[in-house]
Amino acid sequence: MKQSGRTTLTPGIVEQLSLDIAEGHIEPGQKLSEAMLAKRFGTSRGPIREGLRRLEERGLVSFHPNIGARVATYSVKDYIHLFQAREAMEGMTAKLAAESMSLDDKTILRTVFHEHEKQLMNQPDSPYDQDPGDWDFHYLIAKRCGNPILSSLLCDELYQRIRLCRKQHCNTPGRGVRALKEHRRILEAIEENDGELAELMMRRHIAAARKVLESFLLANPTTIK
Amino acid sequence: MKQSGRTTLTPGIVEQLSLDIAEGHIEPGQKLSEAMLAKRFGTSRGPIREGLRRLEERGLVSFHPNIGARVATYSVKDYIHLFQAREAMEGMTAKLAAESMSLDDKTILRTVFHEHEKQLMNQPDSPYDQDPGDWDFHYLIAKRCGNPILSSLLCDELYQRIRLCRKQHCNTPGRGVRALKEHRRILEAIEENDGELAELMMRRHIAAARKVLESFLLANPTTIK
DNA sequence: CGAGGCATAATTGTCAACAATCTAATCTTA
DNA sequence: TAAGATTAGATTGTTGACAATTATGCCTCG
Repeated sequence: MKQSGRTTLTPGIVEQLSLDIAEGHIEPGQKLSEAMLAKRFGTSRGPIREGLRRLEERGLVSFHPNIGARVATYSVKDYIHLFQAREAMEGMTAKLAAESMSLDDKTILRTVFHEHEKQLMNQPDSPYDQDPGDWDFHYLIAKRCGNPILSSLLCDELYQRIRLCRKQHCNTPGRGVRALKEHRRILEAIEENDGELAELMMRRHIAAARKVLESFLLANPTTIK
Repeated sequence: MKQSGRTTLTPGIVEQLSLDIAEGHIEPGQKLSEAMLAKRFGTSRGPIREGLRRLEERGLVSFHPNIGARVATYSVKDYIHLFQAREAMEGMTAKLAAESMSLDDKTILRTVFHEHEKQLMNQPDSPYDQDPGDWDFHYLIAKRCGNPILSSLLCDELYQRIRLCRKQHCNTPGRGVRALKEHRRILEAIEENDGELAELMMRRHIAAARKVLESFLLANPTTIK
């Protein structure tokens, strides 16, 4: 595939592969053969390698010299550590959102919340890794908090890694209705421009999820798919 | 340069370039010619490009199609945003450090603090970007907080970007003795295993630095070097 | 003298080939 | 038969070459 206009091949490869990995179309730990990927994307190995290097930096791929790239795998400890980082960063995004998010975005956030509510009414005990409503809520706050540095760190890096963990350590329990109630409090705090409360609620929300995770994962040491 | 043993070229290039950029041997915004870098490292352009892609993902380099790579530049707003992210993440590292850092590391932390103290006695008004004592304190806490995810995000990504900002928007004022006093409180909280207090103190410390930065940068709109 | 256009040079994006390393299948031998 | 060595195949790491694009210098023209 030759060069076309002002675009370049690598960004597209990164985006597509990142999606495939986060959505689970490629399993954690799976080998990523450069020749295979080159064939799939219709390019040579050069742009593929550049893309893999970027994904390596995002923590989605790991390189081993002379052996090649694999989809990253995370230990149970790493999973917990990701949640600790999330707690700190998302607490801040909730605070910023409350303090400076546009009214339009806050309206959208409420819509997302109601979608989550409806979805939960229909199937109240959906497992954690099939709960897009919960996910959309957090994603929107992170994306529109007004701090692009935090948005990028969370949306491009942390979230994808956590999705990887969920695929790997499957059957992680969701928190269903309790999570929704906590979302309501966060939403209200954001709507009332109460940054301090929004941060506190978000941190409690994520800390609670982390604790459920901890007890579950320690009870079931290796639920590796 | 051919392949030698189990190592590969890219990691060394990344490490060296990252250092050069963070330490200011290469100016923000400067062009990074692939041919020049290849000559300098004694390799072909392949490994250079792979390294640049990784640095791009770290926010130290920006690519422009058909034009090439430059050392990243950050706006004043980005500088503030980096401090907001830092506040959230370093607050958490201080908390974790207080709760689970080894005694040996806490001893080292006290030594680093005293070094900072001595350094400040000798030259009390060193500018912000020539204040390694302050820096070492934060770096050690981040590195040894026990959460490798946070350590890596802070040490490999955020800190380097902030150093870039300091080079670009120079003459940022330091906070001298006041910063040291706040460090003492953080240190004491960590030594007493008081995670909650350590986090609070660290957040105030960084928020205070951010506010000084805000008023200074808004007063001197473009102090671009 | 300055603005705009053209040709040339330099640089980037991509590719295909080569050398080094790893993988596996087969063969040998105890 | 099982363990180890050996060899052929496949994959990675690196390189140099070529096409596309951009930057530079020169020239023309107003």
